[in-house]
Amino acid sequence: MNKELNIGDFLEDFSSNCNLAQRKYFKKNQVITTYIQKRNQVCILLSGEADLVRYDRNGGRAIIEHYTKNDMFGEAFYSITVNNELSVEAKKSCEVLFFSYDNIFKKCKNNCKFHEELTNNLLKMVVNKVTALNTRIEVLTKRTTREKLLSYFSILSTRTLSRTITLPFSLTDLADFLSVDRSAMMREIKNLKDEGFIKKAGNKITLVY
Amino acid sequence: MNKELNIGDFLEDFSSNCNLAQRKYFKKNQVITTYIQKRNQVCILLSGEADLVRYDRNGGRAIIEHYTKNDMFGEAFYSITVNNELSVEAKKSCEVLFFSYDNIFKKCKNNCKFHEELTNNLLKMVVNKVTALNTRIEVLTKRTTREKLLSYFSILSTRTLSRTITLPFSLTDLADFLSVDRSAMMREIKNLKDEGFIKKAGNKITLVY
DNA sequence: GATAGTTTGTTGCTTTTGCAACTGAAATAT
DNA sequence: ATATTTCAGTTGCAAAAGCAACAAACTATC
Repeated sequence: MNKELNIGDFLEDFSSNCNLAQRKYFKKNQVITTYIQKRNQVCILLSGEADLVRYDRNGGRAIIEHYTKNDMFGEAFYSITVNNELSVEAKKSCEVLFFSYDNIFKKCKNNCKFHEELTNNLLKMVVNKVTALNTRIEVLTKRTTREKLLSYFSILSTRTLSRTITLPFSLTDLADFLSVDRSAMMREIKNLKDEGFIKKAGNKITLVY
Repeated sequence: MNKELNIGDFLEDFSSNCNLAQRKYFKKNQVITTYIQKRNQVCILLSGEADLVRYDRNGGRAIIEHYTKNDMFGEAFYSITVNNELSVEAKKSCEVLFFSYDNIFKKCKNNCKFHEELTNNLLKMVVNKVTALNTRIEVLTKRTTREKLLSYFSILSTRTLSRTITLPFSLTDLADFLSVDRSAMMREIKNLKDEGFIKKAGNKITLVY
């Protein structure tokens, strides 16, 4: 969200010669990482799509974040609580760069361009992450399912400069992302349609007014 | 949350000779700042307590964040949406440092120690902010008022290493922070008491088990 | 120490949400 | 090509949450 165009461009140039980072590949549904305190891992998604997912003991699932190209994640940004397990799951084939937060400011052997650029861009990337999280909180603090839906749709709409948006999720996942019951959400989407607030065709939603 | 002890220590030494920052004082209930896109303001709370508050058009209020000493805030971390107004309100007497995100990497005339330290610590501070926001999301993604309460209490409890916690909020504000109806929350607190999960004395809560 | 304003605690009623279960459609795997 | 799994769409019913309103307790403030 609010990703500046030039941020992450340097990742394109990453030429595998950084000895403090490693690149790995994942297929759909594979677990990219599980959050374990103290490893201080930082990951960057070079390509593909992935979700940060929480499972609580009663089997409930919540999608905490949804990642696309150049997004950053990892336990370095989390203070883990005991009550649940967090993991990042590939939703499509993914290419992921791993390194430790502790290594970020070290010089790597080859003095590689990538590592240098990373250090330079890290603050911008983290600030972007903060705005993304704030947007997420914006949606979650809405009290009703209706408000959550509308606020989420309108954020996507302003971001893409279009009244018609394509959901980046299945509806099942959207419910977990908004932290509401799926059937209740479906009901509310139906109401919004019937009352003429939105139009829906597959995973495309059009905001009407 | 997860604030490392040494972070922000450098703020103590701030000797007003940084020509790119300014310090201001606020009394309880005064508005410290209102978020307006493009000013790119960054603020650090030197002392006191403040809340980031959102009012939506229907009069609803949500407390988005609660700030204490050395916390950082400002519109630089927000991509503002049209639908609501965000402002930071002093809950006690506050001392606040203002500067623009654009100035952070400039050298100031006096080459002041503070400014240099700020640049050095900024990443750490922003990463801390990310973990704080993640903790907040952790709570907000809980579906029921009961779960939100328990998860919030347990986070405070692990943070202070004590089963008895002191709420940093009035109960009215806590409801706005958890994004639930106050009376429903009171009812749920009562249930938790009656069922023996918690004990409550004023704004002190003890987790039982 | 009287008074105005805020916070806490409570309750009846209504609306919303969650849960469980099931169907048909679509996608994926074999 | 067919079987299997996932996803979308619905519904009835029960539980939870929101709303409104009020009294009591607590805090400034004059």
